[in-house]
Amino acid sequence: MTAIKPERPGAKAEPAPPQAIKGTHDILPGEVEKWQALERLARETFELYRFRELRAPVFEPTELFEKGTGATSDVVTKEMYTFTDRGGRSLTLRPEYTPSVVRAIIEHRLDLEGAPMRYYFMGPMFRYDKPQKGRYRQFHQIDIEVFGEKDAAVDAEIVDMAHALLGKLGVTGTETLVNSVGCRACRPPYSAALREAAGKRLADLCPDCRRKAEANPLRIFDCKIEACREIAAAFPSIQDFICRECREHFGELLASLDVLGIPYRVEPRLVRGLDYYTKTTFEIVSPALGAQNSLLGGGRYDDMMKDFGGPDICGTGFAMGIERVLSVADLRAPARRLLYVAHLGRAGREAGLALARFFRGSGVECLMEFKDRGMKAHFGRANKLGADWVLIVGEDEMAKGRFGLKAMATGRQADGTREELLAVIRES
RNA sequence: GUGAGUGUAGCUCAACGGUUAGAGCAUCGGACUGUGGAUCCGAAGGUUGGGGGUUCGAUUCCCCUCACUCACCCCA
Repeated sequence: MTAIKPERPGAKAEPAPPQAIKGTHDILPGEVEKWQALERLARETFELYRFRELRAPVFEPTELFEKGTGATSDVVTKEMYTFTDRGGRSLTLRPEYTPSVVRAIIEHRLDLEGAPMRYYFMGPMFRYDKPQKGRYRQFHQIDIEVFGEKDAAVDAEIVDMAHALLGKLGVTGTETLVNSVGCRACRPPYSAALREAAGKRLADLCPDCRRKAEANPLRIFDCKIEACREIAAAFPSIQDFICRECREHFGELLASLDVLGIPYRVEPRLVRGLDYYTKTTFEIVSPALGAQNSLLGGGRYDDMMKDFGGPDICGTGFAMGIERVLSVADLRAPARRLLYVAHLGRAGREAGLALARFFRGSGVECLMEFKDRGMKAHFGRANKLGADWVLIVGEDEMAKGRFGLKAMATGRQADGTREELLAVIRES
C-alpha cells in the first residue's frame, strides 16, 4: 500500500505507514554482520594485491554513463535513475561504477602520480529493473579496476583475486567463464558474419532474437530459449574473427590462468551487456543461485578513457554482486562477549552507569538498560540477550565496594573490585 | 517491460461461503520484592494488503489495484 487512504465520511483517514521503496532492502542487525565480514575480507584481499580504495559520488552527470556504459545498452536506455537537480543538470544514480573511476582518474590526473592504478570500491548501485531473486533496484557491488596494464596476465590476476576472495567467503562450486569479444578492429566483421548467419535462420529464431539480429547480433547469444541457443551454437565463433593481436592476448590470458591453476571454460557465447568491453570478458557463476547466477562479471575496456577525452590508458576490472555472493557464502558472525549490568535501586543505577563506562573503556562490550528490574528479571533479560557475564550492582555491593560478576555459562560468581573483575573477564 | 504464483497477528501457519477469524513461537504482566534457562496463569496484538462486485452472509467466489516471490529479459 503506497497511497494515502481516501477520506471517507465518518471514517478517520490515516496515512499508510512508510515503506521501503520497491527493490530496496533494509539490512538489519543479524544480517549486517555478514556484510561487515565480507567487506573486511574484501579489503584484506584486495590490499594484498596492492589495490587501494577509491570512493566516488553516488550520482554523476547522466552523460558519463551514456558515454561510458553505452548509449545503446539496456542499462542506459531503460534502467537508470535519472533526475534533474535544481540547477537544471541531468544527474543519474550510478548504475555501475567503472565510468566513475575512469572519470576520477582523468579529473585528478592519477595517471601522473606513478602509483599503481589499482582501485577497489564497495557500495550501492541503482538500476530500475523488476526485482526478483538476486536482482534489486538498489543493490551493492564490490568493484575493482586496474589501469595501464596491457598484458593479459593482469586479467588473469584479477580473476585470481576474485577466486581468492570467494575462497575466503566460503563460496564453492563456482565456474569461471572466459571469452574475448575482440576489439574495434575485429568486431565489425564478426557482427556482420553473425548477422548473415542469423539471417539464414531468421524464421527459427524467437521474435526477440530476430530483432537483435539487426540491432546487435552479439546479443543473440544471451537468449535463454533452448531453440535459439541451439541455433546460435552453430553460429560463427568470435574466436574465428578476432585479429591477431586479440588472439595473442587471449592466448596469454589462458596461459596465465593455467599458470595460476584456475580452471576455466572458454565460453564464446559470453557477451557482457555493457558496450565498452574489448578483448577479455569473464564471469564467475554459481549454480546454487537460480536465474541470476552471475556472482561477478568483468573484462577489459581499452578505449573508455580515451573516449572520455582522457589519456589513452587501458583498463580491466570486475564487479561482484554482494547480495548474490552473500546468498551463497558461508560466513559466521565473529564471536562477541557481552557484559550485562544488573542494577538495583537508584544508587545502583548511578553506580552502574559509571561501572559500565569503566568496562567499556577497557574494551569490554557492556550493556546497561535503565528500566527498573528485579534481580530475577535482570537475569532473565541477560540470559535472553546471550550475555556472557552479569555484573551485579546493588546496595550490598556498594556498601562493600565490591561487586558480583556471574559467568552465565558456568554459573560461577566472583566478587571483587572493578579492576579485579576486569581481570576475571580478561582471563576467561 | 512480459508471464505465473502468493498476500490472514511481529514470525510460521489454520479457519467447507455461515456465531465473536484461531494456534504455536515471540512480546508484555503475574505466580517469583537479590540470582538466568523451566513450568503454569493471564494480557495485548487483526479494518484477513487496499478498493469494488456477487451473496441473506465473503478470509473464502469474481474484477481492479498494490506488495511480495519466481520465471522471461537484462545483469551484479
